[in-house]
Amino acid sequence: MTDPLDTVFAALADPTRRAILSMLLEDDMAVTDVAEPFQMSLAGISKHLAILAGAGLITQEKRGRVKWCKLEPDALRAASVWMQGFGQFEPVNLDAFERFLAAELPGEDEGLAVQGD
Amino acid sequence: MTDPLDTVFAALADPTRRAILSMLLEDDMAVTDVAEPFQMSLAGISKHLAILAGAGLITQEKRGRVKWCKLEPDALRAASVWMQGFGQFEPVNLDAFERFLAAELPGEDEGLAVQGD
DNA sequence: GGCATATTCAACCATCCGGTTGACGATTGC
DNA sequence: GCAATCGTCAACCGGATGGTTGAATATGCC
Repeated sequence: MTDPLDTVFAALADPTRRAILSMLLEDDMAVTDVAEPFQMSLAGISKHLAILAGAGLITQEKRGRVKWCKLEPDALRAASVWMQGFGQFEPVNLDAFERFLAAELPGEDEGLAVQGD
Repeated sequence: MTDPLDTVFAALADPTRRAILSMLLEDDMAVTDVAEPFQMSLAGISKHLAILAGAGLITQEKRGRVKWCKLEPDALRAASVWMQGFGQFEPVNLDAFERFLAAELPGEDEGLAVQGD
């Protein structure tokens, strides 16, 4: 796994990690807060965050005993360019993206296990 | 692995599979021809193609004893929309894409093992 | 100092993944 | 009919992944 695209796409292939990225869209978060909505151990989330950081999709900065996670959307640029080359997609459709978020975001108001089923 | 994004991103995470997609950009190909530039067994390539087909990134149609593989760029649309939402990337830059292809495409003129290493 | 909080480390487990080889099922062509 | 070609299936292997638990390491607070 040398190519950056490998690690980026692999990181994006997991629904938990995509959900985390969606959460970080709204604001930077501490590890514990990231983990809160998931029914998964903190260590598990910590691993996911390490993978996201390894792919450059987030950065983590420790302030005091709290480690803050910050989205790094630039890391997606290369992957996005690669993908768009195949589809000649029309210009970004943010409405479609909103719909995606609605479908993908952990239902912050109920139990949640990343995906319904 | 239920979400289509899971399978699409997972399929894209492998350099062999991305190389195959790049090859199919140019034209539809038979399985044997897809396999030719790789130093990998036909069965191995066949598995990769099955994964790409499972993600909807290609379709396969059998004509006679030859199975033709066809790129299905539409399958990337959802993933592309998802990604672009994070970056608000500037409009598609096809030049950047060409550079990517140049870097990623199997060097059809030498041995090749997906990545030079 | 001593306890609580925040996060990771280490070991472990089950499962998936990428790859191989060898046998097999279709299809074509002589 | 028979042999060659195209492609997949099945079994197997080693290594990565996603998850767990329990101990360990920092840091903050009183």
